Amino acid sequence: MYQRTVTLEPVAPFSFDLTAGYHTYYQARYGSDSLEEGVYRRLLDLDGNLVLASVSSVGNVEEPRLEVRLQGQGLDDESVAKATTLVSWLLGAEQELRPFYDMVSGDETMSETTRRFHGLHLPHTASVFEALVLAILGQQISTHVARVVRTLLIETCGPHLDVDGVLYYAFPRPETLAAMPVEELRGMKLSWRKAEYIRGIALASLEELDGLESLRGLDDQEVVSEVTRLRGVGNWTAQWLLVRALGRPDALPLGDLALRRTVSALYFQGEPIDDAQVEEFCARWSPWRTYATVYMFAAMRNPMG
DNA sequence: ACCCAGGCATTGG
DNA sequence: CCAATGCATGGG
Repeated sequence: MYQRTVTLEPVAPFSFDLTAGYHTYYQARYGSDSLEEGVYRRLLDLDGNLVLASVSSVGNVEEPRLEVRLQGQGLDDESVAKATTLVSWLLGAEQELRPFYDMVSGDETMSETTRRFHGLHLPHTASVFEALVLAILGQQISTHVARVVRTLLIETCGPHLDVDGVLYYAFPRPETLAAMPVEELRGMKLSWRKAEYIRGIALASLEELDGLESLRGLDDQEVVSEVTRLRGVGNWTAQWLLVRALGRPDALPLGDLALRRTVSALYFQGEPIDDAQVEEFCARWSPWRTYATVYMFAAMRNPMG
């Protein structure tokens, strides 16, 4: 087992605790991600080479600096470079929050939220495949149930590495899920339909050389129309894919029950609203609707108390 | 025992 | 073309 340490300098403002915590839903551990005692850990799957990244903050929100410790078997310069790029992506380190903060400065409700969550960057998934599977898994079920299913999937099917006596898991590989009988996926508390959808996504991502990763070259509209051709992927899932896997700043997950309730609670005095009203209202935040959505969710998950 | 949860595809009018 | 329905399972 080799070890290397590199540093990252995210774009300020950057709150390490808020951003890393978003990955784990502010718990100690969630599937492949953990955040314990100020250290964010994630097992990276670099084309089959498993490397544990342990990230901690050695700066502050306005002068952010991250120390990244990498541990694994094959740590040559090339894999260190890949790992560094991936960790930066996972934490959304390159995002510029200022334009969004400036845009909402006249909106007292949103400004209060951007002050409370100052420096929250939007974390990303490691792959398109991961974002799609997680989104499908979470369709129409409570976040609590999704947590159970997600943990089961990752700890049953994900590649793992033992570091100092602790097992760390990476997200399952497409080939693993593609080769798995649907009954076995069913055993992980997925419905038959979701099990089939996930199998289909796994097969699709193995299809060509880059599979689903080639979506990165398309614009938002093209991504949505391409990806919704997959069974189990509607607009909601496609929009969250734009947010989570592709880092697009102007996605809006219409159809999201929590989004309707959140916009309603913050801007319509709790009066029930439909998707058309959400879309019309959220137009004010274009081209930063992704940020607006995530900050509103942050506010609702973590109400002032 | 109900009913709902950060959707989607299918079916029936 | 729109409305209704089933889906798995843990909480309230």
